[in-house]
Amino acid sequence: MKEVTLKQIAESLGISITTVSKALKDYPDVSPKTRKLVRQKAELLNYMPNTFAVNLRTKESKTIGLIIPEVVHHFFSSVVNGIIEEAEKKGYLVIILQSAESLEMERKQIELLIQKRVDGILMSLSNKTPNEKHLRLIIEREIPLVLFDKISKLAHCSKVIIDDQLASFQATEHLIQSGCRRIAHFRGPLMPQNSIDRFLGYKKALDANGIPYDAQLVYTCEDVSFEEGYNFARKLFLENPDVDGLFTVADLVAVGAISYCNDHQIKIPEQLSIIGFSNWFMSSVISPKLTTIDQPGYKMGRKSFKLLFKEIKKRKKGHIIDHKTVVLPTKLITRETTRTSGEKRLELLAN
Amino acid sequence: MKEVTLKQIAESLGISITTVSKALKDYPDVSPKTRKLVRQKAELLNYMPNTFAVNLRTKESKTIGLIIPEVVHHFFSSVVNGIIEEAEKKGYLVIILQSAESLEMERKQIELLIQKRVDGILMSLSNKTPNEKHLRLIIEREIPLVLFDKISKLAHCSKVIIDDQLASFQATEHLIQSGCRRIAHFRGPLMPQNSIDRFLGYKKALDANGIPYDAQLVYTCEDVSFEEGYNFARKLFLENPDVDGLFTVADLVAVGAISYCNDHQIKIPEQLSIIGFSNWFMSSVISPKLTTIDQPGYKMGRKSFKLLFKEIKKRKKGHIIDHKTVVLPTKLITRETTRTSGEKRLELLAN
DNA sequence: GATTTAGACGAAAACGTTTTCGAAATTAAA
DNA sequence: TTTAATTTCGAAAACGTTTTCGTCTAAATC
Repeated sequence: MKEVTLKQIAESLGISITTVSKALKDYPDVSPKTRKLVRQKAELLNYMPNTFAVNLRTKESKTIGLIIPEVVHHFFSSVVNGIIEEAEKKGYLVIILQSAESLEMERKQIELLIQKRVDGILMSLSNKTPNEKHLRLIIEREIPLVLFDKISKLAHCSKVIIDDQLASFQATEHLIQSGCRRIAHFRGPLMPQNSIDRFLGYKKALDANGIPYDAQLVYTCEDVSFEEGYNFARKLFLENPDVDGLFTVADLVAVGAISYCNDHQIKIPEQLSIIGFSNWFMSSVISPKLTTIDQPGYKMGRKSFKLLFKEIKKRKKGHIIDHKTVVLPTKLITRETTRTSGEKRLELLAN
Repeated sequence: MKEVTLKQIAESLGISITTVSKALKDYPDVSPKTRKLVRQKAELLNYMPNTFAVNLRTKESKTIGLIIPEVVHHFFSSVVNGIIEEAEKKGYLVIILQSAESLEMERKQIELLIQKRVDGILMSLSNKTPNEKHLRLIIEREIPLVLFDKISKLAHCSKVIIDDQLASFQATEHLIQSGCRRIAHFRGPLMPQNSIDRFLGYKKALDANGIPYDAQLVYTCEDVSFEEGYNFARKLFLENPDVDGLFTVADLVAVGAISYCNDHQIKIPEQLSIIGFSNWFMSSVISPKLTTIDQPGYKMGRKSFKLLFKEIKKRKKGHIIDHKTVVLPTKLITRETTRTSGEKRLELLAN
């Protein structure tokens, strides 16, 4: 019932541990005969190399760490899915840790991973992470690091992101092209770069289409929730009865707004067109189905790991690693909460 | 720039490695003076024990493995959340692997975790896992194992589950108590025990309340999707226009049915009362908000780890481990897709 | 026949820790 | 002062692997 080791194989074959190890790893200086013999015996005994010993000797764990704010979130779990799948292909396992949107936690998790000696780290920063100082712990140890989605632009490492500003520009422009003129925006908190960029994209789209920006039409969400969407929708109609379009920082907020409209006989998209952001699963099963921007979580996960893997390999070879920033394309998913430009054009012609 | 080891501390202090190790681990046979000295030096040099060496020496990794069918799923990601949180408290890290509902994958992941030498394994079986034979790999190695939610009753290990039958009984009875008499059931596939049990609970509730079981009112979902819910709802009204209640195997299916009703001016809950199962996040943001059974994913994750942790400790001490089965309570969440019994009673009185 | 060369193997060090056991140093008891 | 008990320390083995470097045999070359 004892563990099978190289020693056991060696003894049962009357050869040295060295030769057994070499035979199993296709070293050239072992004869085909003994190689086969060793292979057979290893198979027979169901030999499994002791990972702990291998780790110690090779100084690598074939494990990477992943820190995200929260797993229970459609976008993040999609990313996790992509990472796990890609990692497994390359023989890597992934340890997941949550920062719970706390800087203190984030730092703690980083330390945990470092002392576990993972081969690389993948991170999406918490909303409350004001700077990239704590990333130094990783970088100065030369541990490969890739940031995704919620990044810090100043951090000296590779990144995988979407172009929030461009995507929001397109979202807003979609609203404009379908005929909206008084377009509101439920923006995210002032802190993370994403919500700033989405706001900026919204503003630029208005500008590019000759629609004056009106600060009255912008509402700032604190925690990006269903309730906020619902309540801001109420406030919106109270304060701006002439509103005809709405772009929200996230699908969940849009869903809240839809719910308010459903409850108050406000017709979507005729009276109010709505577009969300992220393409949560929920967006496709709500009624009316939400038009939104698809944020490719799964792809982002896969790409992030691939990038990290390259850095791990380079580092192992002692090469210097040049940091890349990959921008993944987003996609406009038009569903039922916005009119197609065709519809609107007909409507305009009719008037 | 080299790694700080016990040796370094020992040499800089002019004492032996042994003493340094002992001082750091509070062995009684080291004097307070040297202990303090060692502590200070370790702090100063920012000493971090080499996990690889510790693993090899102690034969434990302080890591557990988790195999689930799929992370991108509200219930499972909740479980993951609970597991990670509880594990971290005890100093354990968790490696997540997905079986993608494939038996072959499941077996492969088990082998991966075994050879990674995790201290314990947490699993929710795939729907396509017909028996528990492959769990033998884990059990015969005496690796602590806890199954949760999707379990195999025959497996010789601890389990954390809910009482699917009881919960479904209560769900169906809620429909009955609110006045429904022709109650349909969109059941899950024939394979996993959960969907069988939920069907059984439905049947028993009818029986207990003197309502005849009608096989015509039961529809079997193949992949438990929104579309199936939508399409079966259509079929249901075509084939059984007198239906007044619906219990679905999962929230997603219920949401599909709701969507159909919304599209076809079928009033919920007046004309059709609906109750789902699981309490997905989505259920509370759809309109009308879905009445459902809360399946405590987060708690299940926490409890599962706690159980596993106990087994790991016992095993370490060489004690024999007695397997437990913990049944977690579910809760009826009444929202807008069912009437309260009060409402119905008034309605009945009015007639 | 002497010397090289190639082929096949193994000894041993190293990775960094934990822990046993014995030795030395100190104190207490006789 | 001697002996016994106690405290404090360290040598060394062990965990199982990888890899360097040397040795030895046999074949090839001169």
